Order: sequence, then C-alpha cells, then structure tokens
Amino acid sequence: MSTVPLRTTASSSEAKGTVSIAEVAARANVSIATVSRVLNGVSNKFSPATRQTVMEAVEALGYRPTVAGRSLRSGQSRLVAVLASNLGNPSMAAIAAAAEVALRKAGYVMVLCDTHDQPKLQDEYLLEMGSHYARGLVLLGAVDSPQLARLAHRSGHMVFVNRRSPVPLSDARYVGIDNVAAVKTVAHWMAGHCTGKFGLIHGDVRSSATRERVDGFLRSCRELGRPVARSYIRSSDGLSHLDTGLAGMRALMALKQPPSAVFCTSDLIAYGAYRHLREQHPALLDRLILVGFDHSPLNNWIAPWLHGVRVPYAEYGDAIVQALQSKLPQDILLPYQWVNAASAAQT
Amino acid sequence: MSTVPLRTTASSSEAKGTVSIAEVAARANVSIATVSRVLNGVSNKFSPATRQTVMEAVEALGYRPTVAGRSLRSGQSRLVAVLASNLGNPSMAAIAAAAEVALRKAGYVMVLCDTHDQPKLQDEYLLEMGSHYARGLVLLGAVDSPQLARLAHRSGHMVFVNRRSPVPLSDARYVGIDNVAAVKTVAHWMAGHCTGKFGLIHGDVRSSATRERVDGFLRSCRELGRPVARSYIRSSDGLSHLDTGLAGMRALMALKQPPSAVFCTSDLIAYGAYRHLREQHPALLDRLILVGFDHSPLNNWIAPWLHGVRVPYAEYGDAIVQALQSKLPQDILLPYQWVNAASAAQT
DNA sequence: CGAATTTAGGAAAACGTTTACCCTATTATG
DNA sequence: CATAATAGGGTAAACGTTTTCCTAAATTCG
Repeated sequence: MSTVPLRTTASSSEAKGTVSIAEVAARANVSIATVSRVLNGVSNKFSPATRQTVMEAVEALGYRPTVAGRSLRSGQSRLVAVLASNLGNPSMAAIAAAAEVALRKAGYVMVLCDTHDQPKLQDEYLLEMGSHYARGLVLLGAVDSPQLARLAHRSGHMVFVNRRSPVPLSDARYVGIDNVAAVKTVAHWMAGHCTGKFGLIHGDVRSSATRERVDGFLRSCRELGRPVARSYIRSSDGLSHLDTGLAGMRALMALKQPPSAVFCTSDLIAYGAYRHLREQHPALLDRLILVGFDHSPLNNWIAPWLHGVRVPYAEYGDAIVQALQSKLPQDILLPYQWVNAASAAQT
Repeated sequence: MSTVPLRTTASSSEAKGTVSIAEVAARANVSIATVSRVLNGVSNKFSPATRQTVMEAVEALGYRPTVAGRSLRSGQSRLVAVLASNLGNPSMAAIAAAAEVALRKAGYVMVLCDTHDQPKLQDEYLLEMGSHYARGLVLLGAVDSPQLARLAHRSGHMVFVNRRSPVPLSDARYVGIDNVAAVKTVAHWMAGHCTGKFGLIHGDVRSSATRERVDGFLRSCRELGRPVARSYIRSSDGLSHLDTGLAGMRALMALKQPPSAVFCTSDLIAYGAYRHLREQHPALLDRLILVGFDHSPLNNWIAPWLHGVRVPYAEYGDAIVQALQSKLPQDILLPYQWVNAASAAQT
C-alpha cells in the first residue's frame, strides 16, 4: 500500500514517446527553470558553459517544448486562424497559400477554416480560435455574425482581407487593393477599345469588394458617358460565380442590344460568361471583349482570351503578416495591374 | 506581508476577457470537477438539477474550455495537420478544402501546411505538430525525410493521400484511387478513339501516384500493342506541371512522327500541353486528342476540350476521416470515372 | 576594502483542465 | 433489517511550461 508517487524518470521518455523539460533538466543537471531560460534566451540568467550543457541535452533527447504547457502558462499561442469564406474559389486558395508561407516565415502556424459564407460556421470558428488563444485572426471574406460583433472592441489582432469588416470596428486592419481605382482603369480601357455598349456581370453585393467594384465601374462609365447593361445574379444556394457568369451572360445576350464588351467582377464569373458564349454564340467569341478581375496565373494557360485586372495574391501573405504585427490599425492597399489578354498580345 | 493567495474571483473574467471553469463553478455553486463532468458527460456523476444549473452558468458566462488546459492534461488535442506538398496545385487545394469540411464535421480542427515538397519543411512541420499533440497527420504528397522515418514505428494516426509513404511503415493508412486500373481505362479508350501513335507526358516520378500512372499506362499500351512516345520532363526548380506540359508537348511535336493522342498524368500538364498546341500548332487543336487526369470541375468551363479521369476529390475528405479513425490500417480506394471532353459531348 | 550591483541559478507558483480518490446519503439486495 | 451497491459531488494531484521570488557568489564602484 505504498503511496510514494512515482517520479517521472528520464527513461520514461522512451515509454511515453514524448520528452519533457524535466528530463532535459535531469540530464543536464540543472533545474527546469534554467532549461527554459536557455531556450527562451533570457539574458543574464545562465553562463555560456551551462548553455552548452543544456543545448547538448536538448539535442540528445530531441526535446521540443510542448505547445500546451507553454500557451497555458503564457495565455498565448502561435496559431493564426485564417477564416476563408470559400476555399473552392481559386483566388481565396491562392491567398491562403500565400498566407501560409508568410505566416510560417514569421513564426506562426496557420489554421485554415472554411466558413462557407455562413455566419453560424464563422461564429463556431471564432469561438474555437478563442479557446486556442489564437494570436491572430485573418478574415478572408468576413460575414456579419454575433461573435464577430462581440469581438469588435478588441480587434487588434484581426485582419480583414478583400472584404472589409461588416461590423464597425475600433481597431481594424485591412489588406486589399484599391478597387475603385482598378475598375476605373477597366472602364477607361474598355472605352478605348470598344465602341459598342458595355456589359457588367456581378454576383452578391454584400461583399464590400464586389460593391466597390460595381459602384466604381458604374460611376466611371457614367463619367465617360457610356451606357452599361448590368446583370446582377444573386448567388442563391450553391450558385457559384461560374453559374453567375453563365446566367449573367445569357441575360445580357437576350437584350435587344447586347453589349460588345463585358466586365465581370471576378475571373470565375468571366469563365462562366465565356462558356455561355462558347456554347450558344460561338461566332461572338472573337468579337466580344471579356474583362475579368483577379487574373489568376492560370489564365495565361487556359483563358488567354481574358483581359483583366491582376490582383497580386502572392503578395497578400506578407501584407497580412505586416498588418497583423503592426501596432496601429492600418489599410494596406497593394498595387494592381492591368493585363491584356494573352492571345491579344500575340495578334 | 500577508501571503494569502488571491483567489480568482468571478469578476476577473471582465478584465481578462476569458472565462475559466472556476468562474462557472463559482456561479453555479459547485466544484470545478462537477462542471467538467457535466461538460464531458461523465455518467452517474451529477443530478439533472445540477446539470441544469451548471449549463445555465456556462451559457450566462459564455464559457468554453480552454484548449491548452485540456490538451495539457489529456496529452491530446483536436488538431489534425494536413501537410500538402504544393497548395498551388488546384487538386491539392480541392483535397484540402474537402478535408477541412469532413474534419470539422468529425470534431477536429485542421491545420494546413505547405511543405513545398521539401524534406526540411516537412520535418519542421512534423515536429511542430508533435508538440501540438496533433491527433492526426494527413500527408498529401509526402516526401522522404528523417522525421517521417522516425515516426514510422507509431504511424497509427497517419494517413497518406495520393502518394504512398516513401518509407516503410508498420501501420500505414492510404487514401487514393486505383491508378493502375484508371490508366488502363485511359489506354483502352485511347485505343478505341485514335489510330495514330500515343503520347505520354509526365513529370517527376518520385511520387508514387505518377509512377503508378506512368508504369500502368505503358504496360497497358504494351498489352494493346500500341507504341508510346514518352516525354518525361523532370520538374527542376520552380518548374510547375504547367511548364512540364508545355515542354513535353513541344518535345512530342518535334518528333518525326508526332502522336495523335496524348495522355498527361495531370490536368495541369494537359493545360500546358494545350497551350503549346494553341500557340504553335493551332491547326492541330481539333484533331489531337488530349487526355488529362484529375478532371477538376473547372474543366467543363474552361477546358472543354479535355478528356480525362475524374478523381473524386470532394469525397477524399470523408475517406481521410474514416482512415484516421479506423483502428486497423487500411487502404481506401475511391471510385474514379472516365469523362469525355465536354465539347465532345455536344458534337 | 566595504558596499552596491550584477550574474547565475534554484524553488515554487500559476496557467485551466481532467480524473483518481475519497466521502456521504440514498437505494437496492439478500 | 443489515449490508452492499450506487448516485452525487468535493479535494487535490497532475499535465509541461514560464516566471516571480530568492539566494549566493562574483564583480564593480567609491
């Protein structure tokens, strides 16, 4: 009936498969405090010789601090959550990939979630990340939700990408491009290359990015004195940008006077629009000018007919990290670029 | 000099912004053990009335167990790491998206990492995830690396997707398709639709999936008595599948007797091959048969000229979870599907 | 040379859980 | 009715860190 507690011995690492700071301390003949201080580089707390001994023990045992212990004590973690509204969208995936690289370079670990544009899911993830002591929250297409509103007053670690916060925030960071200027470029380019009517296809306008693009484009066209046939396809359940483009182009083509140049607020919409043309009006394929937005690198390969604004998604990663780390709230607007269709460059 | 320890009071939640189990216990007038038991549904440990009281306190305070405390105590977490070799590849991104949905439905939280096919990075992530007590490891295109070998003997929580483990494992789970059968289908279909020579373009063959496809295709063609012009473009630094396809098709077209049907081991390679045709041999576009592998949904929209094998990436998520949870090691081979080019369906 | 400061490092508390162990009151069993 | 089993719940240990005290030795300063 001995109740002597079994002390953790150094040999237990073999059994448990995980090695703790205590075992390192035992091997180096120092206290766990010293090990911790060596590993965290607390100055004036250990001699070079001790450091050497400790590091050797760490190496020999393959020790690595357990995240749970550390974040329990410190109330922080290196987790940064990226909440994307739709990972199926290639440009979101591109941003996520870029963010992953930049975050890990900065010492963070990315947790990627797909909110499917649903407030419920977004809330679920916000709560979950709270209980992970997440160091940062990157909202890639945020929607309005109760939890988001609740976090509004201490939003210092939140970064909104592409879509601005749907709730008023005290301390918001934003990464994106200057949509209004970009669509102005679009309108002017279209005016210079097309004498006919303009078309515009866009989807749900709850997103601030879409709204800015639509409003900006319409305004620029008004200033230019060019009429615009607008086709707004609300993305109901499961209706993707691709479907939006297809239906939008169908609607435009059904007009008495169809447009001869069409601006789509995303590449995917343009793909959909092109499909309608290909299947129903193949004769127009060479004549009708299509302008997209995003300009994925893939376009040069499989959509050489598409003009558009290139959004530098690869650079979003660094911008997100910068926004995350900046003390003061700020907007980071990355440079966009007009890109002619690849096929046009050849003719 | 009073050394009476300051007890955590309920009001501290306001200051800290996070609420602990102690505050719930205080509000419900029970011990923290009871709160924990109610939340974890430990049977025979609380009365219905107590449960009610506790739940009310939980609701009122918006309490959610802290992950760090829980996983420190239990030595486990709900994190499942997905290590992808290249998130820029749309099919990997599709798998990641599907995995995210399935994992969260099963109560896990996904951490997504991009190893960029580098053993160093893969090791870094494997170590990091070990220190997170990760419940599962999903390797989406694993490469050989020291840490992977070190984990080999207790690989019960590892799932290899598409590419089999590069090191011998005691306990491996695998999710993928039957590549050999699939490429046999490809070869037979090509034999029935093309009288000319066959072509094959593929990239790096370190990946088991590519190897199976290449070997299987060549064998099937041999059985059919059809000669194959093979173009293997090693993916050196930064050379993507797209470039591989472009260069591969260029090589095939430089032959005395170019093939009239070409099989590419991925959609991206096929995109690249098509681009070469479009830019250099536009007359061949309608004549040459191109077969891809993956068949992303996007193909129907922007690559209607592409035949191929559809890999059910959307179903990979559930399969991954199933593999993760199964007690015994197993291979899950999902059903593939031959898909005619969308444009062919119309003519 | 005495005093003040710095260096080096140990002991122990605290972070938030879960759970083994203990106790009491009630219910079931013979 | 005596006893065994069970329901209900509290106490405290344990998980692996970081960090606050503390102390002793070494160094610097006047």
